[in-house]
Amino acid sequence: MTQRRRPTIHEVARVAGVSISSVSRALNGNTSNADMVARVNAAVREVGYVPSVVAQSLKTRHTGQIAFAMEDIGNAAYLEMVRRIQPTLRDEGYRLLLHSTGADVEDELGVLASLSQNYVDGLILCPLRVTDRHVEALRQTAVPVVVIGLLPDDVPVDNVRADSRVGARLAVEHLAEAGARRIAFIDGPLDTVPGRARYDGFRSGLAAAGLPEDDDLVRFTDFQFDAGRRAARELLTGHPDVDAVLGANDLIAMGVLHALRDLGRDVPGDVRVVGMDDTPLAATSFPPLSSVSLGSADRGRIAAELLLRRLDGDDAPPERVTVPPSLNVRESSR
Amino acid sequence: MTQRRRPTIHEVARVAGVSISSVSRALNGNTSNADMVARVNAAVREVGYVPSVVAQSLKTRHTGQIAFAMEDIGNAAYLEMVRRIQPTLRDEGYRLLLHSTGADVEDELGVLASLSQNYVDGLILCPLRVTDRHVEALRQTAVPVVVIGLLPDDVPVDNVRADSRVGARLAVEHLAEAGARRIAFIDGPLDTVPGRARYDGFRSGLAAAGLPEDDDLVRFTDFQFDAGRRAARELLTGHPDVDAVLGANDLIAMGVLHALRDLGRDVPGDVRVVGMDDTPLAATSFPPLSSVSLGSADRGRIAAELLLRRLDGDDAPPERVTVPPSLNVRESSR
DNA sequence: TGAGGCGAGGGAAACGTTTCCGGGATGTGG
DNA sequence: CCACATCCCGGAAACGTTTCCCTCGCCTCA
Repeated sequence: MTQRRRPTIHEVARVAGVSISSVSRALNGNTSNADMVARVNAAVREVGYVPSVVAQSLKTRHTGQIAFAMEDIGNAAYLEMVRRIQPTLRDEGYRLLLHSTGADVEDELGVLASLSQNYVDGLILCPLRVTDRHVEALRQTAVPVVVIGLLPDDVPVDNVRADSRVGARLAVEHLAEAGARRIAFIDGPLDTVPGRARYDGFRSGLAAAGLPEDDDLVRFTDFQFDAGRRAARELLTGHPDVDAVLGANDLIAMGVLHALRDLGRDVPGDVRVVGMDDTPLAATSFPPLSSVSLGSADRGRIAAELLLRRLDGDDAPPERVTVPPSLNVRESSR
Repeated sequence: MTQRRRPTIHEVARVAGVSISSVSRALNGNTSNADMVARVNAAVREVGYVPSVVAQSLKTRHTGQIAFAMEDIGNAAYLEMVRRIQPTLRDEGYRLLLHSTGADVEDELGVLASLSQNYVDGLILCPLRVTDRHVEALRQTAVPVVVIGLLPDDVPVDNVRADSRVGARLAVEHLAEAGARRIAFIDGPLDTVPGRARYDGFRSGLAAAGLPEDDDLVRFTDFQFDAGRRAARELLTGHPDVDAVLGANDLIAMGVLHALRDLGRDVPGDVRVVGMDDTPLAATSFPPLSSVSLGSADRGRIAAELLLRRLDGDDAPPERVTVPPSLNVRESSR
């Protein structure tokens, strides 16, 4: 392998016998002389020229990169988003930079501050919590940002929301309709945006169904399988009259299914179970898990599209898009 | 918000009353004068200076970016890798660029050709198939590459392997030991690297256990839940004497579990099931799925570490690291 | 046939850094 | 007290593009 340096536009110009400006024009379609274009292309092939994106970026002031920052790519909801965001961006010639913040608020703010000032043309952000400092940072970003998740109304930033409040409510209403009277809820941390919204939705669902609230039937834990399993086991042991459980995400709901099986209760015969996020887990569990789809894939796609529009120069006022939730009923609640 | 351009190093120099070279030196720790450093830092804060990574990259010839290219980030094995790769790289100051090729060989080659010549300092690649053109491209990359997956021995590139052949064999031996005599195998496409290796391992496992080969008990399909379910249903209907099934990954194995349930067969009583990859799915399924861990997370971490070493200037001959598989026995085969 | 207009292409500046080089100040030893 | 080495810092070049500006040649029209 040759250790030679990559050929530059100067090399191409020399071989083609033209000036570097002409090469640049020919390559960027800013020339009408077909002969010139042909000569340049021939020279490009001859020397194996590949433009330096870095130099281009320096000159043109955009990098062709977009960052997606979230807590943990391991989370199925974020994963669904990435799967849609990446192709959407790629089709428009953008590369995707991935940044997991690991639930570290400082890191998240650091991303906002430094990412946005550098090496990306735009940013899609999924903050788990939104503090005043987030809002402040969002007001000052140097590049367009789209936030996926709940954002105060006065923050001038494009915002794609899932209505997990309505989602939780849908689930509760569905369970009540199916005959459940003692509905338990296993939530994530109450101080997270989704944890809070889902709890509110749960309560409003109870109210809508005319069922009493009972704090004993609610647990706040983590959005994880083991946490859900433990909490469910404890709750169901203490309250054997529970006839339905809503898990704040599919992992928790899977934990609930396992706890029920450990306790010898039949699903959905004795207890109905519904999860949230409608991840691939839901369809493959046993019994297949009813789950509230919050449209993660759609949110990802929409966020990417919004961002692309901004990058295209659209300076309309910030948009708020809410993706409506939908309930996917499977056997676990039928 | 001000529409002013970002301050440059010149701005800082002007405010601090020094030259731009001094600013650069102070910021990069190449000066011993504490007073100078203090003045520069003060000026940096005053004008809100953030260095332009693009300009730095142009000058220093490295970008601080590393790309990870795989077929589909939705695949749990790749996901595990990303989860380890990203923090490992971030801790060393590198950003992660994500590229899903979508099983498109052309695109994969395109990544190799263009990514490697541009905007990344290194590349971690998970090719699903390895063609001659891959090998050719790998020989010519401009930056260090680490390949996760099987690679011909003569390709001079760092390589991290899972021994999925031995992994499949482990599973078969385990099943045979548990008493299985008619072991079926549902594989992915035979013309993929993992599909091939797992098939070979399956056969060598049979041989090791002294069991006859029976092509009727092998199916080649996709690495997906539905494909696994369909193939399993068809196979098990035609061969009710099958007493164990190996799925080439956890998704397939989950499909097998569902097919068995549909057919009213008990797991593990009537039929034992083992999957591969040991994804989070396995632990949450019912019954919990025995699965062969191919060390995805470890492979990701090791690949990242190898790459970092190369970027650090290590020019030892290419390394081949094989991560040994291990079987995680759960209830589905107990 | 000559003047004016137009288009194509070359020269050079600029993007924002890092780093080489050289000059002046400072310190040290004879 | 002078010569020489040392250290700091400023000037300027360079990284590889894009693009502005200007010149030159050609074509058209009077």
